[in-house]
Amino acid sequence: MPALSKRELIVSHALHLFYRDGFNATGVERIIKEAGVSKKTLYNHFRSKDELILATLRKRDELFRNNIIRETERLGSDPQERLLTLFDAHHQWFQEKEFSGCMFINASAEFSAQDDPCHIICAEHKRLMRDYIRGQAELAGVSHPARLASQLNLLLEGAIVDAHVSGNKDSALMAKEMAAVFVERALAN
Amino acid sequence: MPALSKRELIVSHALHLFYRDGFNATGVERIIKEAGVSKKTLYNHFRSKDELILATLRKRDELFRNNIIRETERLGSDPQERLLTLFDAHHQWFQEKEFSGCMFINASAEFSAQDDPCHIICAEHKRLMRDYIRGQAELAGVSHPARLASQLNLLLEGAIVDAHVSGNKDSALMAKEMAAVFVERALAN
DNA sequence: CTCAAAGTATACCGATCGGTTTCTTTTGTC
DNA sequence: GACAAAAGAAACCGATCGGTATACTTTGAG
Repeated sequence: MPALSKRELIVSHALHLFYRDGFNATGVERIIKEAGVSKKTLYNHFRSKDELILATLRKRDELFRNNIIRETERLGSDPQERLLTLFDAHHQWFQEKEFSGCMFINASAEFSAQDDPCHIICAEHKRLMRDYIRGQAELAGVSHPARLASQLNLLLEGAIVDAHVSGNKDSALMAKEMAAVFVERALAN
Repeated sequence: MPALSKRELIVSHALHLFYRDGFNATGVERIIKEAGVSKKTLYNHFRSKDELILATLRKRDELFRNNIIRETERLGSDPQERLLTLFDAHHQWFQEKEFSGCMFINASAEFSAQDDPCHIICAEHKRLMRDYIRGQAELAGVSHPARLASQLNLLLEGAIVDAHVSGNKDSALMAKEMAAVFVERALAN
């Protein structure tokens, strides 16, 4: 059994290329070339490019949430702190050289229809992120955890867009300051 | 002189198709078919598809800002009010049936490189939006208008993404409530 | 009316698209 | 060592891509 199965190999290269160049702009030929596998192998593991895209988005969701949550919890030791260190974790992400925005926002741009399978996965990812925040908010004992989660989530989305489109790499720090206001208010009530 | 020149005709149809289906997914053949012009006419007016995309983004910037500012100022009679009716104008936009997110966020997803001409136009559009907010903030006499403008802009970006990716059509209303907090604080100091 | 500019229609270009097929080689298992 | 599954290499498919060329028609200004 290889350290990385062919399937995982393909997905990992697809991840990189789709993220950097977009989905429609990246051909399967390019992916197999980078991954060093034959076209037949790709189509042995995936019925179509669409299916590969779906698998890639699912993998990205898994990797991204694991990473961002790990960093958030490394930087903050209790749930209340983590509501804010989540923004520090995003700040770190924005500083990465390969940063190209949120892959799910990007995918939603190319697969705009709400009922597109890709778009559905994107919405699901955003829901899971918000669920994590709400969980921490509940543990922190704030008054309306779901409401606070929606607010902080909106701030994160805004910071991501500002960092990517406008190149404002400090957007997460401003968003964090703004978030602190709402965390404070949610704890006060 | 026709009511709509061929050039404007092409751009208006390109606007619709690029917005709905994306840039790489929309071929020139499709555009000329919808616009009812020949391929030669398109290439008489634009050197390449890339140039058409740039012209389309510039037109979108002009139309969008005109519309959103007009609505904002129709709903709010003084600068302080307009800092919040800007969110109502966005709310109206989100309710439109053809709403597919922000065309500039979408374009930045497909043209991810910071120095891509398309990406530069997107950043410029965002700067102009923020400039408008800052202008209103200055007129309203807040303490740090540029800072408030960045904050409100971030809230708007977040609301747009939430509305498009997650289909939360009320995101602008929540963003407006959040914005009110910062407007109040900027007026108090 | 004239004449050039601008438009249409259509065929065409090489390249690439997503996807299939054929045949050979490698690989892991009993 | 035998054998089936998996992978590789490469040709091939029809369709579409962005863009050009040709030949004919419309149109608007002097």
